[in-house]
Amino acid sequence: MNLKQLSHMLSLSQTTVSRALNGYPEVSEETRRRVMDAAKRHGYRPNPSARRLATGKAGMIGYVMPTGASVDMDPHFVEFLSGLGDYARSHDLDLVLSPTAADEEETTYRRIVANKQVDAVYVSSPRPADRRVALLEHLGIPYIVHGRTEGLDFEYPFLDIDNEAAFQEATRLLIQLGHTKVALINGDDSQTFAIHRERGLKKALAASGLKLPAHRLISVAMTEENGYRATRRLLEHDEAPTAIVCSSLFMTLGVVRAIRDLGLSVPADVSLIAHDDVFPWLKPENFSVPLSTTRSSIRAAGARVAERLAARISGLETGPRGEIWPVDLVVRGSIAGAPA
Amino acid sequence: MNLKQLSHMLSLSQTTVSRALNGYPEVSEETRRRVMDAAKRHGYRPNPSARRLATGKAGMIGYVMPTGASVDMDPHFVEFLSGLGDYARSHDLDLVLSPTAADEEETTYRRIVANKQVDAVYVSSPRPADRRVALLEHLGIPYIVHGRTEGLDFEYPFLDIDNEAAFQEATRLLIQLGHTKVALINGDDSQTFAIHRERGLKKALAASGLKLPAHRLISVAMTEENGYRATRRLLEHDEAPTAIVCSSLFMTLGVVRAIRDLGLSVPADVSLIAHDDVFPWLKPENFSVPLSTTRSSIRAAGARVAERLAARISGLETGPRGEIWPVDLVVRGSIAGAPA
DNA sequence: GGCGGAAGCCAAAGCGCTTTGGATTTCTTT
DNA sequence: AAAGAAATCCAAAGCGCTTTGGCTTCCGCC
Repeated sequence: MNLKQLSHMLSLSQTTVSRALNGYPEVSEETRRRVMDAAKRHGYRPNPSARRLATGKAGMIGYVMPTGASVDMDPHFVEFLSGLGDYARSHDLDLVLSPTAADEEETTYRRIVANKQVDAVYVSSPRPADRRVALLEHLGIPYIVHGRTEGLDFEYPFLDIDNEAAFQEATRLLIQLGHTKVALINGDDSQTFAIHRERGLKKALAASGLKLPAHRLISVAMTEENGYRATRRLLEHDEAPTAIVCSSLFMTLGVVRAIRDLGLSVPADVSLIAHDDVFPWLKPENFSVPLSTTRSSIRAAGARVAERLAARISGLETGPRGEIWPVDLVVRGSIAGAPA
Repeated sequence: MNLKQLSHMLSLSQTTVSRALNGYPEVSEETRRRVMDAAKRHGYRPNPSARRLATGKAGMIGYVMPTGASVDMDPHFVEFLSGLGDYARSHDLDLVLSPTAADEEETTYRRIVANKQVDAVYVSSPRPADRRVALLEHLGIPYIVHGRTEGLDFEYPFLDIDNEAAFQEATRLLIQLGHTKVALINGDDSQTFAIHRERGLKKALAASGLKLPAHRLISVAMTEENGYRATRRLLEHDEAPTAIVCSSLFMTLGVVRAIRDLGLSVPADVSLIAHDDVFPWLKPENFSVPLSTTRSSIRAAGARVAERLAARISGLETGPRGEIWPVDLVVRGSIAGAPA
């Protein structure tokens, strides 16, 4: 069933039918009713390719997905996607993933914009002075950054959580508990979120006249294995920390394993706070010692990004609007006063 | 830069340029060379919407993604996607995710097919007599099922791993080690893979005259928490198993925690074999006791599905071709002879 | 030398939609 | 009752590509 058939069936022109369907005012309410009715009854759906060709609107939001042997997509992505999908579904938006070699991201962005394949895109895992953001700004397509970049000479729209405050808060709590040697096991520090977290932690330390020596800061990809290694390294050092803040629940699995392997225990020997993105399949309260966390649902962020993207597509949202979500600090059994 | 401009610039008709670019024979080699050259030099890329409108080919592969509060997408998906993306990238295929309410999947499939939004789709997490498969067969769009369904009255193309053999093998090994009380912590048994695994395990048991009593079989969503609960239930039973086979590494995290909580140990009290889909961020060798596993890379499966989908799109692969991958059985420290 | 057939190229017709620029009808207004 | 305004509706022109159905050339051959 296409427009032509439908309009013929209604003895109306394609113009009128199209207008009726798209809510243009030049058509009487009665006609509109009739048209919409018939459309629904016959399950008419405008052909997206044709519509896109005519309007340039795609009804899709895009994501340029780096792939390749060396690129590990992490489980965060799928949670984010769930949220995005939740919203997108209710607004008839599809999602296009454009797989790209890491060194061809720019080309891909240019392509999908030039071809009008998508109406908007989102950018994840931004780095400082992220070139993708500059490019998108330049290309003029609606976009939102999930996270933040830094050091760009213009404002941009983003959604981020307050990583700095979260880790500052967490660290402050540890300090109040008497910890002076706090370590940070962070994600890859080429990413802004990691930088922010480090900053927050350092601020809290500094506020109490404490420092974060290099050997107490580890920045690595967030895997269980890396968490394990990092922790061993930390705890086998002369100046071992009595508290660890960890950027990911996955890493924390490794952290806990290392602590146990070393014959130590949580929180008696080491206090632990981790960041929790809220996965249904791995919960901090279910760790052998329930984990204190800074918590923020990455899924909710996905939904919100979709919502804002939709708003931008339809022109409801414009300009460089930044949104920073506060992060919960959830206290559970994994923290205690510093050992004497 | 569009076809018109390019052809004008070459003083050729759009027809000829189009043909030259698409490898049709009615154009001299010299002209073709010239055209291709100019196209490359000016970075000409045919507009996909237009091409799609004209040909009906989309250059995309689709996935209907169930979403909603109650739907938990799991980390397997992202690994599979990575693999798919790896291949898709090298063949200029994009990926469309169509988010759908669980009860509207059929509508969505019909829509994307009717609109020719995608050239092919893949189906994941199939259940027995899966209606989606029947629908796709009926609609006549190229597709591949990742996994298997059962009880359909026609053949269909799929890629699956040999879950039955894998779990049979694993169980046989446990039996050889003297275990007679083997338990299975399985995924949701509405899905075929879970059924196959159960079948494999039962076969191995039966071959030795053993049975799988109901209290030793647990089928639940594959989360850490469920793994924990299941294990407690199993081990607190009078007839507690001495060996557990577990369908997922995530669950196994919970399994190990439960065993420890109960003051038992692996493998002295309980032997453990889990299925490993090969995640970069969680490796079986890094469990406190290295885990024996049945192993098959879900990422590789993703790549292969993409490859076959591409082959189907271009007509190189046809008919109901099934592909079943053998599964490695990797022995590590988590299994030992049954306790006396 | 003329004819048949390749080889090489082109004009134009879609694909299904939106949108511009009227045309027609109906309703007000004076 | 005539004229202007408003309300409806329509024909046709794109959007950028592929593809059908020719139309020229250019050879080779009898």
